[in-house]
Amino acid sequence: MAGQQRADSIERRSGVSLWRQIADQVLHSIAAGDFAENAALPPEVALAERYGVNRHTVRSAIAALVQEGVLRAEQGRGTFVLSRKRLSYPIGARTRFSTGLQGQTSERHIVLLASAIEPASQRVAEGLGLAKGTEVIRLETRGEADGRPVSRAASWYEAKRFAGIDAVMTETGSITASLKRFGIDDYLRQSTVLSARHADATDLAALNLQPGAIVLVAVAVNVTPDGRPIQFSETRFPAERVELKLSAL
Amino acid sequence: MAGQQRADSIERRSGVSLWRQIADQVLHSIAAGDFAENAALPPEVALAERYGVNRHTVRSAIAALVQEGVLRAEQGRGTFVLSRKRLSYPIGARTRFSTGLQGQTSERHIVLLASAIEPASQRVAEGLGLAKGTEVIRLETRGEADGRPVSRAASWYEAKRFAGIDAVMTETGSITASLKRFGIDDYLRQSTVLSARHADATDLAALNLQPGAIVLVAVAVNVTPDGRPIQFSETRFPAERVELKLSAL
DNA sequence: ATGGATTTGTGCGTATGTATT
DNA sequence: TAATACATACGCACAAATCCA
Repeated sequence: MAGQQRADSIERRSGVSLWRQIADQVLHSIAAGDFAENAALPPEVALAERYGVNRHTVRSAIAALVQEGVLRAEQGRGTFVLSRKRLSYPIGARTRFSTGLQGQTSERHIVLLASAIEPASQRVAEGLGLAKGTEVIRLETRGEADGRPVSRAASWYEAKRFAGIDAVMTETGSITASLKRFGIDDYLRQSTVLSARHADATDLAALNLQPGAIVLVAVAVNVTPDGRPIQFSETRFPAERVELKLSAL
Repeated sequence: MAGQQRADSIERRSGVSLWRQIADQVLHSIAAGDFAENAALPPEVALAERYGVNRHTVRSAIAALVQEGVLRAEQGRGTFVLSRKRLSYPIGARTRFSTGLQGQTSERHIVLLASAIEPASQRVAEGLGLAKGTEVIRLETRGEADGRPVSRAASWYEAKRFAGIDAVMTETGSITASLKRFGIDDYLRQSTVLSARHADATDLAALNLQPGAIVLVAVAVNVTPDGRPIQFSETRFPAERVELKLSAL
């Protein structure tokens, strides 16, 4: 953004330590493109002065980011940015995990983390057009690209119609391929609601995130071309690694 | 979500004090609908046990949320939730601020916060199909619904073609109406990229948020029906107050 | 090769904030 | 409310690595 002056501000007694706030500011600056990749950060004394804190405090922030794999510090030379670009994840009527990321990553796949049969909750039942309490299968999956987790999804299917989809999913490693086994050759995104929130403890573990990380949440209903709901899903994307690109719905 | 066990976990030495973490967890629980509106929170001793901390620590968390206007504590009765539901903001080919929120709010309008003429930055120039450095007008606006800020947008227009749009905007209070004055009867969303991040200092001020709040960021290019770019925009939505509902693009 | 400037790394004493008992 | 332990933040000083004139 042109003509934007520095608006960093550090707040004391906020419940968040100064070093953590500074670390977050630095992450934000990197994301905003203030530092080119592999470029040097301003020296510790400069950062300390900019944020109005002691150099030790800045050092704590840098140490945390080094630990998180964002920065690399070299004695006598400086501190350097290691971070990578965000993946651009397409969201459209026919988005499929593997096809959408072509060209951005060399390797991508989905792992099945868990599955269970359970009675449909209110919102799952509504999404799938079933009565509340109808048995549904829940699949918990994680999408990875170049070895990094980029999505975590819970998806629900009517248990009667898709019995054994968990085993098929393990075998094929693809939702699209699994649905084909059940006679679903094509499906469309009927509705999608997006929100964002802090990652909860399960997100942190499944997506390998640091406390305080943000997840984008997409709740979607997928239907067959003739409009029958087949899947209700809630997908969480780590906001620091993924952006969502809307295409024709 | 059915059958979901409690997964809250508190981390020590993370740079975020325990009371702040617990406050965030409570916010999260409220957002997830664990407590009905105006319902009582579990008593302090129960919360202390759930999170594995001392009751003093829980009290600090509650005090902070009372301070932030999220909870109300009454001696001898309990602690109660004050927060409201999130607005569902439609994102589609023809989304307009005022029309999309009908039925959810009784009052809504846009305020022009600032405007400026400036040379187009790289990304603005790309979005509008102009040469970098071409003069553009930037409008900074805030959307409000029922007196609460629900969006903050920066939008750019070619200065030559839309000279004086800032004054028109002040007069009409509507982007759509302002563009009509310049002969634009219809426009479409050509591309949209969504991401999420922590609110920066300017977001906190403009949207009246607490430090650590999350904003959903939508970067969009709007075009005339024949495909000419007329507007490049970056809109920030406070994630705690707004969700985005995708409709046909 | 030398010296000075710059930058990160380390040590220590003190004060304050946080959390438990 | 008080005592205790630990984390956070500061100030000062100096060491070690790097860079450049």
